[in-house]
Amino acid sequence: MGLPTPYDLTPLSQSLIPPELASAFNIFPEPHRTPLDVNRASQNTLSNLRSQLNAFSSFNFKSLNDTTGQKHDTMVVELEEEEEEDDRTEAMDGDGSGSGSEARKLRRIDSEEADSALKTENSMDDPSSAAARTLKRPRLVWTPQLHKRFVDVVGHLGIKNAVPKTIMQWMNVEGLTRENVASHLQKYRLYLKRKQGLSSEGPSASDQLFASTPLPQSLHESGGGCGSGIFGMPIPVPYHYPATAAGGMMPMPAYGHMGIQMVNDYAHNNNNNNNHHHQQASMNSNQNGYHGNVAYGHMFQQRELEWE
DNA sequence: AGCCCAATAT
DNA sequence: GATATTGGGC
Repeated sequence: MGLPTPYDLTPLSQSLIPPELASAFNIFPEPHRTPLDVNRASQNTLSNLRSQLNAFSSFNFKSLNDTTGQKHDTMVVELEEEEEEDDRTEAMDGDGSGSGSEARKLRRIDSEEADSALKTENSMDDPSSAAARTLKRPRLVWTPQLHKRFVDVVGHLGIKNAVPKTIMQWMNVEGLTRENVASHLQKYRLYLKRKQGLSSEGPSASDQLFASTPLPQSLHESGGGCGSGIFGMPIPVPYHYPATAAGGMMPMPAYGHMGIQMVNDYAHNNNNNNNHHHQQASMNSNQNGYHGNVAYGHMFQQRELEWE
């Protein structure tokens, strides 16, 4: 009680120096924290607080924990054995329950709350940090906003520097992985190759995704110092991953309204679009949730997306 | 370690 | 169809 909610806190991914300054001195954005990292940090804080306060009372901190993020807590705890098969069989089991061998797993589900309440005392830092890396993330959806950011970064790093890791760092999007970028970059390169190779052709209807985003004029190769080409354009302000999208509308900071959109599970309430002129929202989703995979190709026709 | 690319999986 | 994963070469 009296502690700020997660929404009141300055995001850990928040840059502490102006982007332009960072750019001028060639300072890369900090490695981003995933929601799980944040969660771990808060768990640590709570543990410390508890050990200090325990001397005075037997206050129940569980409720505090629960406000942080239900789903994530669950997943952190659940991760101890990183077996994919388990999850599947769990899900498949459904009502069957005939196989007695699943008892162990059921126990784990039932005692989740108890676990999260108890686990915090002895260091649960290890499992959760492992979770942040091991846990299978939901599919990344390359929204026009994200793609724009991607293109901008690629365009302003030289050809030389436009590699997955660097791009990822400069995009500074919470939860974005090198693999995400690598995959997208691969497709993007194919698109570029196709486009410049067959310049006589009309716009090939296939890749509407990239077709609309303006190409970075000349991929000049800002040499090693990288001190040259980078001025004049806006540099990453961190995107925010909608960590608790499942919980409802989150109050969003002025520039924080463009997180990664995930296709399933717990991220679906961020229908944050400026694109009112598309029927996208009505086709594949109900009031506030996406169902399964959604075709986003047509969204890439949108232009004029800002950094903020 | 990380990049690249094609093939393939989900 | 969009994205993820894998595997081999570098």
